[in-house]
Amino acid sequence: MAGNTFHKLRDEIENGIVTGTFEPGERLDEAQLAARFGVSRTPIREALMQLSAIGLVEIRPRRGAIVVDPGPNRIFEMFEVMAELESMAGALAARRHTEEDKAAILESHSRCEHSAASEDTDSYYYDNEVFHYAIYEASHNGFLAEQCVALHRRLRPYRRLQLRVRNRMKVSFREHAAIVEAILAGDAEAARSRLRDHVAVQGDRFSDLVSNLSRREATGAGGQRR
Amino acid sequence: MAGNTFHKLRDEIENGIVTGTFEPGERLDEAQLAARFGVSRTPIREALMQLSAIGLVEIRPRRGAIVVDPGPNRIFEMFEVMAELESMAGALAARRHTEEDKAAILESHSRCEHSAASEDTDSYYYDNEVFHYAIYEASHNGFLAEQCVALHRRLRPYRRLQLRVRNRMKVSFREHAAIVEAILAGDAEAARSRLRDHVAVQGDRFSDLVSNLSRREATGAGGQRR
DNA sequence: GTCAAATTTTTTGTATACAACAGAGATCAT
DNA sequence: ATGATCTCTGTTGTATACAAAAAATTTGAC
Repeated sequence: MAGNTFHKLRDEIENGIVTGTFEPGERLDEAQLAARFGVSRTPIREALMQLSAIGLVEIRPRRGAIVVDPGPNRIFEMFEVMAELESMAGALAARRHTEEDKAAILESHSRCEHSAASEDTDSYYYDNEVFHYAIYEASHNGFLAEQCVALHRRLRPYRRLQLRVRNRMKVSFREHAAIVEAILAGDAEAARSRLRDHVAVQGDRFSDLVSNLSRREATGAGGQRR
Repeated sequence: MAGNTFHKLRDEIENGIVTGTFEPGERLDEAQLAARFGVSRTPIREALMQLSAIGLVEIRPRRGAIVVDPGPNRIFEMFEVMAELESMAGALAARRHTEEDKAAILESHSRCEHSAASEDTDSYYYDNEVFHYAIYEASHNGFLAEQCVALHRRLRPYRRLQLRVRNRMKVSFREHAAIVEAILAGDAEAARSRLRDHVAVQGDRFSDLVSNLSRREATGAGGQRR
C-alpha cells in the first residue's frame, strides 16, 4: 500500500480538511504546503487536483485553491442524499445479506452497544462508522458502497457535531437496533424507512446542526472569501 | 469560462473516454497525450489526476494510467444507484417544483415527443438528457443534481447502447409522460417508482445491455490488461 | 490625508530536467 | 533449448526553472 508521494499527500490534506486543520474557506498555498510536507510543489498540485475533483477544494484559476465551505443549505442537501443512499443500501441488504454479512452487522452492532453504554462518544463514533460500513457491504453493490463511504467521509465533521447533542448517542443506538431487526428479517421497506429517518437531518436535528455550525463560525473558523 | 489548460485537457480526455476514442483498458501514455495536445506532460498529469479521482481512469503506481473498464456487473451496479438517485430527484420534484420548473419539464418533454415521432435517435438522446436534467433541477437539491449529472454522464455510453433496442425510444417516451404526470400532480411516490422503473436495467433490458457490451468487446474494444 | 496609477512582489501555471523504477530483451549458465 | 540473471531502454514521479497573471506596495497627484 505504498502509494506515491502525491497519494499520501492527498490523504494527508484531505484528512486535514476533514479534521479541521485546514478550515473552510482557508487558502491552501502551494509553496507553504510544499515546505510543510518537505516536497516540491508538483506533488502538492497533483493532490490538490484530486481533491478538487472530489469537491473538497475549489481551484480558482490563477487565484489558488481554497477549502470548500458548504453553507448550511448545501450540508442539508448532502445529508438528504446520504439518507437516500443509506436507505437504499439498507433495503438491498435486507434482501441480499449473507451469513457473513449478518455476522459483521451483529458484531459491529454489539460494539456500538458497548460504547454507547460507556458513554464514550469517540469510540461510539468509530463503531457507528463500522456499523454503517457493514450495511454498505451487505448491499452487495460495490459502487453504492463506494459512494456511501465517500459521502459518509465528507460529512464526517458535521456528523460529529450532531453527536454532541444530548442523548443523541443512545437514541442513535436504539435506531440501530430497529434497523438491524428489519434487515435481518428481510424487510426491505422497513429497513429503508428506518435508515432514512436515522440519517436524515430533520426538524430539531437540523436546527441543532445549524446552531452548532454558526457557533463554530463565530469562533473564527473562517468562511470569509476575500 | 476560459479554464486553464489542464481544465480543458480534463474535459477533452474525459470526453474521449466517454465517446470511445480512448477504449476501456487502454493505456494513457503521458508523453503521447502531451504530444497529441501540444502541451507538456505537467498539465496532462494534472488532468489524469482529476479523472482518477472521479474514477474514470486508474493510476497504477509507476505503471501509468489506464481507462477504467467497469465490467457488466459494475455497470449494473451503477444503473441501480442511478435509478435510486433519479427516483429521489423525481420524488422531491413532485413536492418542490415551481412554475418555472414545470415549464422547463413540459418544454423538454414536448421536445422528446417531437424527436421520438421523427424517430431521430440522436436528437432524442439529447432531448432525453435535457428532460432528465430538468427533473434534477426541479428537485431543488443542488448537490443531488450534481451527483445525478455526474453519474448520468458516466453512464452515457451504456445508455446509448440501450437506445438501439427496437422501440425503446417510444416506450421511453411513454414512460416520460407518466413521470411528468406524477410530478405535476405532486404525487411523490408515483414519481419515485415510475422513475425507478424507467431508469433501472432489469430483466430483458439487462440481457440486452450485456449482449451489446459483449458485441462491442468482440469488435476489439479492448479490456485486456497486460 | 486620500485616492488612483504604476511598480514591485508574490503566486500560479506550464515546461523542462533528472532520478528511480518497471518491463523487455540480451546474455550466460546449465 | 530452457531458465535465470543482468543490462538497457522507456516511462513515471519529483524537482526545478521560467513566464504570466494577480495581489500588494509604493509613488504621485490633488
